[in-house]
Amino acid sequence: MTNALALSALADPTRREVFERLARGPLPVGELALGLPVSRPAVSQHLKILKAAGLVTDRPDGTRRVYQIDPRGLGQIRAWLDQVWDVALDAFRAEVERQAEQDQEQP
Amino acid sequence: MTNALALSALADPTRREVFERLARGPLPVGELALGLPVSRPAVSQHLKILKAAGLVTDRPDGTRRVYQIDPRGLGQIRAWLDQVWDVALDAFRAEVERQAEQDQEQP
DNA sequence: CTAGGGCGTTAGTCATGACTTACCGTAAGT
DNA sequence: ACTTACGGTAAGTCATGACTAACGCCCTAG
Repeated sequence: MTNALALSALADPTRREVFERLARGPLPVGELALGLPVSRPAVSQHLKILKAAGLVTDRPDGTRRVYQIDPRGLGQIRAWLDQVWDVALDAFRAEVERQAEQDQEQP
Repeated sequence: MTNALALSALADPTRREVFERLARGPLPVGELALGLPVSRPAVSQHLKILKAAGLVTDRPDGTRRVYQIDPRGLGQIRAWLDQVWDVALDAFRAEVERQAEQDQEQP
């Protein structure tokens, strides 16, 4: 259900960049914005979306706010991927069996 | 590189629906459009995007065009997910070691 | 060879969302 | 208490993309 949030969150290139940077270690917003081609408020907005998708968590650190990766979001996506994959595999097997039965009826 | 295409392709709800339907078995465009809340041309456009992302393949069948799931696209996403996950794990381990060293210097 | 079903494409419309600038709250440091 | 760094929020702009209607092409059936 929430996989929709996670997938659309990671669809944006800037958010993927933010996410990959956080994978290399926790960072405050300011440092995160340095080196990115967008302004700091833009980064804040992206972080808000990533947080809502369960992809990052934040904790206050004095006047800063440190963000880091949240494993739950990745889990959502992986679960959805696996489910689609299983359905596809089952459908493929069913098709093969159906074909085999047909071939047996008319040799 | 192409994981960008696959991720942004699956960000759209209608395309996810199309993709999940195809997981249940190959379908021509017309049947795919039936039961979807959008017009047939819209489905065609979505299929074009899914195909460019390596998520589906198509083959001509008389006057129809049958679409089915392409495993490559899912592989792209999974590979990217795994990579980000590995980076995060390494960073976490490095942080733990750094902490341990600091603790040893000042008991 | 003609008729018609099945799809892809184009043009145009409308909504969504990514971005910046300006502003305000909050938590330290002097 | 004053100031300054840090970050979230609001308002407004602009581009992207999802959709429909209309058109044209190919393939098969008769």
